[in-house]
Amino acid sequence: MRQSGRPTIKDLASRAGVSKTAVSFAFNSPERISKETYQKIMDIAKELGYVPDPVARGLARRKTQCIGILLPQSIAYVFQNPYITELLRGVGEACEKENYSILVLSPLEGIFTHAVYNAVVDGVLILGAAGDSDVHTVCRQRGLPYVTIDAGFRDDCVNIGIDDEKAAYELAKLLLEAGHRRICVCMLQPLSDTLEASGSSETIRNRCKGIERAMDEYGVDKSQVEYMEIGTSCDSSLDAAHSLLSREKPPTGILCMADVQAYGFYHAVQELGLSIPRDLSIVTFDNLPQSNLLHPKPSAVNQPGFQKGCRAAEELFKLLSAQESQSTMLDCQILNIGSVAPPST
Amino acid sequence: MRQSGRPTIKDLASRAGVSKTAVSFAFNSPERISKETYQKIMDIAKELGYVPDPVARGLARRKTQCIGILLPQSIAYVFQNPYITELLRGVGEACEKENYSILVLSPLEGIFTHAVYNAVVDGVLILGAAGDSDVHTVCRQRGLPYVTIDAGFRDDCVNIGIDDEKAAYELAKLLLEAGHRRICVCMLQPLSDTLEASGSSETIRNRCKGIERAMDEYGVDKSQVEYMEIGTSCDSSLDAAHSLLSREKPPTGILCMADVQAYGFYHAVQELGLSIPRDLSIVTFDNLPQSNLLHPKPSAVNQPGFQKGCRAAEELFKLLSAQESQSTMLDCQILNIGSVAPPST
DNA sequence: CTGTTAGCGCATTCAA
DNA sequence: TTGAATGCGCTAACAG
Repeated sequence: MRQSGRPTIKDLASRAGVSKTAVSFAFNSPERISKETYQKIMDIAKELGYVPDPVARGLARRKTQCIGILLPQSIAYVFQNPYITELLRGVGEACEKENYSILVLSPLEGIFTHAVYNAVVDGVLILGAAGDSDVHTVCRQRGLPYVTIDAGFRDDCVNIGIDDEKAAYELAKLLLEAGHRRICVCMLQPLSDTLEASGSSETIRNRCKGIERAMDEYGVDKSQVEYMEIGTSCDSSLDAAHSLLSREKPPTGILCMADVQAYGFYHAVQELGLSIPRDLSIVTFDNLPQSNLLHPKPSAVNQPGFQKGCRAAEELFKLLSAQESQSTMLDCQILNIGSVAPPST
Repeated sequence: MRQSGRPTIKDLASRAGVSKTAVSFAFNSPERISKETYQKIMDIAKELGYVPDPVARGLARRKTQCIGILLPQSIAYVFQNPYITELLRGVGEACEKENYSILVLSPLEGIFTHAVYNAVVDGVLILGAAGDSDVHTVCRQRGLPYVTIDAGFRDDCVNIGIDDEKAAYELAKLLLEAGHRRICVCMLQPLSDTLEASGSSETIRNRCKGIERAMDEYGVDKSQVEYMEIGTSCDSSLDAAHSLLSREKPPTGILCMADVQAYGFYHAVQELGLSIPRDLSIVTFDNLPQSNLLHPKPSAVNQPGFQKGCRAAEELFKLLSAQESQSTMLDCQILNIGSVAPPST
C-alpha cells in the first residue's frame, strides 16, 4: 500500500515477516523480543527508511515530549527583549535534560490564548499573564498542566518569580535616597494589537506598589513621578529617551522595568553628549549578562532569568509526572553599581 | 466512559444527540451544518469544556501546524548569540502569518539529528549544518520538507544565506588595507560535547576562503593570520580577548565571526583602559540592532538575520504546500563605520 | 444538510 | 517470546 510515500509499521512488519507488535517492541522496549528478531527488524527498518511517526505515537501514548511556552505578544516583538532569551535558555537547559522540546506559542490572530488550543504539547509555561487572564481556564479545559512565570503568586497555580514589590521598592529607594524627585518610571507597554494582554500583569502591579511605598516613605507626592509606557525594544526606548531628555526640565532619575529599556537611555545619553550618572541616574530590572558592556554598569535588580526559566520547566515536569509542585519566589539582589548619583540640577 | 478526564468528540456527539461528523464540522467547517446544530454543539462543548485534541487532529489530517528549528548545539549555548535570536524573530514573524508555531529542536543525547526523529512537525529549518551532515538523510527518511540557513548552497536542497566568501573577503580587506598584519580571526567554536557538529560548517569554510583570498591579494603570508576558536558568548570572547591582548605582541586587528564575539573585545578593551580603534581595530559579522550601543559602532558585514529567518520560513511554507521553492542569497553590505584605523604599533 | 464507515499509525492488553 | 485485536480521538470520503 504505502500510499503517502512513507513506510508504516505495517509495511515493516509484513516485510520482516513479523507482527506490528514486534516492530513496536523493537523501537520501544527491545528487551521484550529476541536479539535476532530485533536485528532483523532494525535492518529492514534502515533499509526501508522506516521511522515511527511521532504524531501517531503521541496519540497512542498520550505524550508528545514537548512543552509549550506561551508568550504574551508576537515572537518578533517579545524576543527584542533579551530577558526573554535568558528565560528561554533556562527552559531549554531543563528540557534537554528530560529530552523535551520547546514549542514557542504566540498569540494567534491576536488572541493570547488561541495558540494553546491547538498546541501539541504535554504542558505549558506561561509568561506574565495577568491573574485574571482566561489562560487559566483554557489550560484547564484542555487538561494541560501549566506553570506561570512572573505572573503573580496565587493559590491555585504554580508560579515562579521574584518579590517584585520589594525589588521595585529598593530600586525606587536608590533614586530617592540620592535626592531625585523628577523621576520617570518606564513601563512595559503591551502591543496595542493584542488587546487581551493589555491588562497590566500582576508583576507590573506589584512593582508599582513597591515604587509607591518608597515614595510614601520619602514623603514624595505621587504626582511627581511620571509613568511612561515605552515597551521593550532598543528602538522604542531610544525614542522615548530622546523625547524625555529634550524636555526643558527632563527627569533626573529613570526607573526601567527592563535592561533593554536602559539600553535606549544609555544610547541616547551618548548621542546627546551627556553622561551617566552625572546628567542622568538610572536604575533597572534584570541585570542581564550583556549589560556588562554598559559603562557604567547600571544599578539594577539582579533577576535570575536563566534560573527562572529552568526552575519553571522543572516544576512543570513535576506536574507532568504527577508529583507535587509549588510556587517559588527566587532570590534577587540589588546591585548599586554606579549609574546613580545625586541630581545635578 | 470519559476515562482520561477529558471529554472526547464522542461524548460531545452523544450528549448533543448528533454524530461525530457534525461535531467535527462544527469545529472545522461550520458552513457545512445548520446554524442551529452549530449553536447547540458549541453550547454543549462549552458546557462540557470540550476542545478537540490537537494530536488526534494532527494524525487525522497529517498536519501539525508546527515547524521545527533545528539548532546545532544546546539551547542554552546557542541563544547566547543574539544573532540566533534575530533569526528566530524572523521565523516567528513568518510563522504567525501562517498560523504556525515553532518547535525548538536541539541535539538530544548529544546527537544533532536525534531530535528530528521524534519532532511533531510538518517541516524543519536547519541552522548551519555542514553540507555532508546526515541531517539531510534523516529529513528525507521522515519525508520532512526542510530548508537550511547558513549551510552553504547546494543543488539538492533549499538554503538561505549570504555570500559568505565575499563578505569575509571584504572584511579582511578592511583590516589589510588599513595596514594590519598581526590579525586574529575569531572562529565559532562548536561545543566539544556535540561531536557530530564539530565538522566546520559550509559557512565557516566559505568565510575562510574569502579571508585567504584577501590575504593573497595583499601578498600577506597565511602564517601571519591566527585562527582562534572562541565560541559565541560574551564570557568566552571576553576571556579570549584578555588573553590575546595581554600578549607581548598582541594582534592589532581582529576579525570576528559574530557580533557577540566583538562584544567581548569591546569589554576587554574598556577594562584594560585601551580604546578602539586607536589600540585595536575590529571588524565583524552580523551588525545586530543592539550593536548600536557600542562605541564606536563596529565595522561589519550587515547580516539580515531577521530577514533570513523570515525568508527561510516562507520558503519552507512553499514546500509544505507543494510549491516551487529555491535557494536565496540575500544581500548584505559592508559598513565601515569607525572601528578600524591603522595599527599604532 | 446529516450520519455511517473507514481509516490515520502506533501502543498495548490479552491470549496463544 | 510473539501475534491478534482493540483503542487513542479525530477527519474525511461516501452515502443517505
